[in-house]
Amino acid sequence: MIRSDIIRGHLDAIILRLILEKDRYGYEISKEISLRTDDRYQIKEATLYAVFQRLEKKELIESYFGSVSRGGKRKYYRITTLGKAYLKESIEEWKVTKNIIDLFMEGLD
Amino acid sequence: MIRSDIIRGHLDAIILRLILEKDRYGYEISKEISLRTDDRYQIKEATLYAVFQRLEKKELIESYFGSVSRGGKRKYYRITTLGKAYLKESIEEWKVTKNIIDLFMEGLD
DNA sequence: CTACATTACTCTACCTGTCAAAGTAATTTT
DNA sequence: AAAATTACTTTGACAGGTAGAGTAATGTAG
Repeated sequence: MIRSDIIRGHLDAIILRLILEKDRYGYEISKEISLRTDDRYQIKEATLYAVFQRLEKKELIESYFGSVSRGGKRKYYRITTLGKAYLKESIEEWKVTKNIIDLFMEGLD
Repeated sequence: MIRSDIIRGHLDAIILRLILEKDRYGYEISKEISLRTDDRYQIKEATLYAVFQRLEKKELIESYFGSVSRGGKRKYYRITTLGKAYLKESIEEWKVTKNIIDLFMEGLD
C-alpha cells in the first residue's frame, strides 16, 4: 500500500481524471481506484468526500443526485470547463515533478 | 515552482540521498537542491530543519559540529546504516508510486 | 572601523490534507 | 427479520510544510 504522504497532492487530479471519463459517484470512484491500482492504493472514504468538497468549492466539479438503484442515493459529479483546464495543468505539473524527483532518486542502482 | 503538497513525502528521501553522497550541512543542502533543480524547487529553511529533526529522531542520520569557515557554526549530518536501508526502500516505493500516478495521468494528450 | 550582506541554525504558531471513527439511510441477500 | 452491502456525511485529531521572527558569526564595502 502506498503511503498517503506520497500520493498527497495528486488526489485532486486523480479524481478529476476519473470524472472526466464520465460522470461518477463517490463509491464508484473508490472502487475504481482500487481496481485500477490492483489494490496498491485505496482511497479512504473520508478523504474522498473531502476531495469532492474541495473541488466543488473551487468550481472544478458540479454535483447532482442520480436515481437510486441499490443502496443509498448516489450523488454524481461532473467536471466543469474550469476543472478540465485545471486537470490539464496538473498533468503538466506532474511531468515536471516526476523529473525533479527522479533527479534525486536515480543513479543509485 | 513545485507545490509543497506534490513534493511532500519525498523530502525525507531527497535529503537522505544528498547526505548519502557525502556529509553535508543544512545551508549547503538548501543551495544544492536549488542548484540541481534549476530553482524549480527551493526547500524552505523551516522545512529543512524539520526534516533533520525527524530523520535524526528516527536514527536515519547523525549530526556533529564542523569547523566554522564562514558564517554561523555548521552542523553536519551523516547517514546511518538504518538511513541507507530506508533510502533504498524509499526509492523502490517511488518507482511504484510513479507507475500508479501515471496510470491516471497518462493517455490524455 | 562600522554598517551591511551573507552564511548558518532554531523556534513558535498556523494552515492544509488525510483519515479514523461514528453515524444515517436505503436496498439486497440470507 | 436480521445481516450484508451500497452510499454519503460529519467531527476531531494528527502530521508535514511554512511564514516570520530571532540568534549569531563571518566577510565586505565605504
